[in-house]
This record gives sequence, structure tokens and C-alpha cells, in this order.
Amino acid sequence: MTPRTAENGRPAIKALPEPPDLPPPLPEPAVADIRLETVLAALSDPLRLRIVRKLLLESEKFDHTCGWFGLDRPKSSLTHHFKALREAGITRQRQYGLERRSHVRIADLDARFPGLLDLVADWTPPER
Amino acid sequence: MTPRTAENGRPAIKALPEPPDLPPPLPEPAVADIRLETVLAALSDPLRLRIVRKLLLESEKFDHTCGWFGLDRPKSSLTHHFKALREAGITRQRQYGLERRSHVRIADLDARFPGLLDLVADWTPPER
DNA sequence: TGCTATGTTCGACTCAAGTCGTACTGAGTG
DNA sequence: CACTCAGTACGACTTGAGTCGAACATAGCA
Repeated sequence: MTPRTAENGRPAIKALPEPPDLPPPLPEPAVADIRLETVLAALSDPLRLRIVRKLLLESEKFDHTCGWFGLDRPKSSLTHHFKALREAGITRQRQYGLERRSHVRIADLDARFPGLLDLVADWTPPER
Repeated sequence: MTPRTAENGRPAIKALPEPPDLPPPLPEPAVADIRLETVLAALSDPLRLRIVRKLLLESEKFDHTCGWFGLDRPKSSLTHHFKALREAGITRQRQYGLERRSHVRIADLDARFPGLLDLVADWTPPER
């Protein structure tokens, strides 16, 4: 594992290479249009913080469906939160048949807001 | 000016030494109790982002009154926002006679969320 | 004593966000 | 074709945040 920050010993957060031919991403802001206010607002919700953190720390394959997260909420709520993350520029979503899979736009966010994703990865959810 | 981060050339953001005898701070969370969700929510408002950024970049004396910011809002709105910043653990406020002066808890925030204040300092307000 | 200046407190209003149920869509499968 | 499964779309509800005006509090000063 290549560490994300050389100083600490935390596991790496690494952008996975994108396979060549993929379904096009759902509508999302361009890198230059990602706004700090919007990103912070999107990340101020504990559920979305959990989603992004889990994507950062536990991603195995290229991207993951809503169901992979094991969130105990109705589907309509999940749609809401995943849409918020995508429209803020935090995640990218692609349609694979029926499934809509998400991953974090690591390179884009690192370029725009260096260090931000480390804070998310280090976050600990509030107990109970 | 000692740079906050050695790599870039941005002006320093430095915690100023606290004079020995000061009025006690208004109620605020302890360092360990500062929550990322809360901080991000507090910073997701453009006006508060402006306040913190201005404190980081233009602070000259130890701390500043509400009026120093030159914000064109009624006083009750300012009270609301400064309280939100203080209760999130971002700023510290002290009462000097009639005035309530604020400064950013730089050391505390750096310890808890390294890099976060750099993002605020680098932020550019939306035009118009 | 009164005036001014700084800022709080309260309550009202508006609006956005989170929450969810229900109905729908569209791909895969038998 | 009928069925299931992943997820969207829509609308309703509730809550909390931002907005502000008006009234109040208090330190300093003339």
C-alpha cells in the first residue's frame, strides 16, 4: 500500500485506474466548478460522511452500488444522499445496467482541496 | 512571516501568543469535543467562511469585534453566525467591556483537523 | 443623568434539507 | 410474458437554519 501521506502510517487512499470503456458518468460538476461551500455542506451530514469514508477506506473494486454500504434507510433516502454527493462533486456515478455505482473523485478533490479527504478518512462516527 | 505550509508560498497563518490576563472565553467545546460534522456544517455557510478566512488572513491584533469585518447584515444576524462559529469550536470569543472579540482557534483546529484551515484560507468567495 | 455604541435575546417568517411511502422504470431471468 | 431486483421520481411532512425587526442590556462618556 502506498501511503496517502508519507508522514503518518494510515492505510493508503489511492485512486484506482479507470477501465477503458465505461458507461458515461451521470451529470456532475467539472473540477473547476466544485465549490468548497457545497462540498462542506455535503460532508456535514453524518450519513454521507460514512458513505465517503467507507468508499475511501474499504473500496475493493472500481466502484460500489448503494446496497454495498449496508445502510439501513429506505431506497428513496439513499437516492437523495448519493445524488447530493454527486452534485457536490464528491462522487462519480455510473450506470451499469440496473445498478448505479459510485466512487470518490479522489484525484479531483485532492487537486482542488488537498487534505480534505484525509480528514474524512480519519473521521470517527459518533457512537450510538 | 513563517509559512504555514512549507511547500506553497501562501502567507503564514500563525497562532498569536495569548496575553496573560484576559477575560474568560465564552462557552465553547473542548478540543476533544470538536466534531468534524459540526465544523463542516458551520463552514458550509459563505458568510461564515468569509469571517474565518478574514480572521486567518488579515488578523493584526489579538482578536476582532464583529464590526471589524464590515459585514452588511443586521446585528442579530451577526450574533447568530458568530455564535455558530464559536459553538462549533472554530472561534473563541472574549468579552471586553461591551465588545465581544473573536479569533480562530488555530492551534486546536490544526491539532484536530490538520489542513482544514488551509482550505479556508485558500477559498475564494463566489463572485457577485 | 442621559446619550451613544456594541451586541444580545426573542419571536416570526421563509426556505431548504432530511425523511419516508408509494408508484414507477428498466434490465435480467425463468 | 410475468416476476424480481436496483434504483429513480414524486410528493408530503417535519425540522432546522438563515433572515430580520424590535426591544433590551450595559459600558463609557459628556
